[in-house]
Amino acid sequence: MKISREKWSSNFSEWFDWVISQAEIYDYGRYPVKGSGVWMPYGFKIRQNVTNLIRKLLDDTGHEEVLFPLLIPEGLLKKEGEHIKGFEKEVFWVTHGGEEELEEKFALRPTSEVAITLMESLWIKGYTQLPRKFYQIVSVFRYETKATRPMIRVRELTTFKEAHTVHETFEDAAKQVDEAVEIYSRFFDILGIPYLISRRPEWDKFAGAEYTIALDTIMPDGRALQIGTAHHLGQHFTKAMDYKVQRADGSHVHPHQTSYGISDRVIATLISINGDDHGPILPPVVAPFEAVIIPIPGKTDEDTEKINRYAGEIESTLKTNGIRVTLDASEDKTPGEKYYIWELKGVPIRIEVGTRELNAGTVFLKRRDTLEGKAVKKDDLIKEFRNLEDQISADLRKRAWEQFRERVKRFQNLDEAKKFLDNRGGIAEVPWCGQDSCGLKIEEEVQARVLGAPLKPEPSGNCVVCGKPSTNILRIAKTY
RNA sequence: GGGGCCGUCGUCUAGCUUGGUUAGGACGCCAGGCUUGGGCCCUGGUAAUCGGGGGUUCAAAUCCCCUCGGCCCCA
Repeated sequence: MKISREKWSSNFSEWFDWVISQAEIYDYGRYPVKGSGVWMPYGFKIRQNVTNLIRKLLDDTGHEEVLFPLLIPEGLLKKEGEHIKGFEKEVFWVTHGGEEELEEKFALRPTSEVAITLMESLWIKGYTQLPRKFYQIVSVFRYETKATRPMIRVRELTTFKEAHTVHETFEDAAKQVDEAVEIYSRFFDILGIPYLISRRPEWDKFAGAEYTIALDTIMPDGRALQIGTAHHLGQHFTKAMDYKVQRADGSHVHPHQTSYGISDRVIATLISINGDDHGPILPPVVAPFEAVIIPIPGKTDEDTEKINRYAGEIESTLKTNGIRVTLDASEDKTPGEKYYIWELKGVPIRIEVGTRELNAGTVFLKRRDTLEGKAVKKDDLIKEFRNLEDQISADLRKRAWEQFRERVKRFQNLDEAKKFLDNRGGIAEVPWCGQDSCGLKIEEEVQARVLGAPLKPEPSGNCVVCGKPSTNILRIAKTY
């Protein structure tokens, strides 16, 4: 039995809304604040497994977790001119305390560069203290005026994992941006989420950055989704706030900074990339339950009781070995009904135990992705389980990358690229001379967004706008 | 930024065009029974001041205005 991907691919938006609500992941649109969603217990566990993973990756590379205040005074936020210009229209302001109007209003942080820079200037005075890498996992707020969407475009980003670093030189900071991209690549590789790394065009870089590197993936409907960004901030913030450190030669300089972040969108992607018409398929590393055990009742109460006891043994064997597992022993649902429920929740492995398994001393393992099953001896359970998990993870990753590569296509002229994008084909790549004016022209002509260019230039043919020899390619996509 | 669609039990919805019903159904939930290798079936019960505010009217879920929220398309 192969599960179709009809709903998943042709009506993704509906599929996604259906999954997050029916699988009890995220309740959106019912809490009475526009653009806000509620993480429900099951969704929270996915989120927690994801944050634990990124925490480990950041901790292991010398990042230190901190927690800054949610409120940023107006004066501080406005210190860096370019930065605030980029955000101004999206800031939520706290203007009152009780009845009284505040003397200085507070912003709900849209991101934390200025706040962190201020404290860094107090903590870090000399080059011997550099580099320093901080991160925090917090809510940030953006007053989105466009249509909001669950998890993908929200006003409160509830799981913003933002890192901020300080360095002595431009080169050190540039290296840090490279490390950030590496960390994120590793993160998405572990999750089996495919991506492209692009240098964002000048006109679309982070407000107050030298340059921005971004990771984009493609959702089932063919739109590109930004899932991670890393910015070289240069001395923009340290100069604006006149923050200097002393170098070895005694001179005082404005240090260089970087910042990089990933949001709730990771989880949206995680749910979407490996979906089918029965729901999502969660990779075992972050699935709240790696397996669900479903007992199949026997002919008599006595048989059923034996089967339940057997199922309980299987459960404790798995738990003892550190496997996250749940036993669905509820008697009010038929096994078939349970299959549907747990498939909708994306549990990667289902374990069925009934009369057959009890008598043979086996358990029946069934993969969520292919619905292929096999009976394994109880004694071999752990070994077989681990193997199967590895196989599923590898297959999911492989399939995701295959479908991703099929959706990244190169074109030599704009008309074909436009046709591809209009049909929600994915990401188009076209030769480009390197000039901003030609890039902007492309956005206008194809009515899509320029994602940027590969870090390692891939010249091929002539610029699709001006016809001059290309210096690189430019990636274009319909975006969220 | 521009255009369109929508809001009725927990959920999905009928009713709105043409104002007057006890606001109907399905799913869920609760109680019980029967089943159980892919959402089974039966009985009974629960539940909506019709998103909010104002107006028109003898009478508003229904017509008008404002507002809040959701969805889609275009820039």
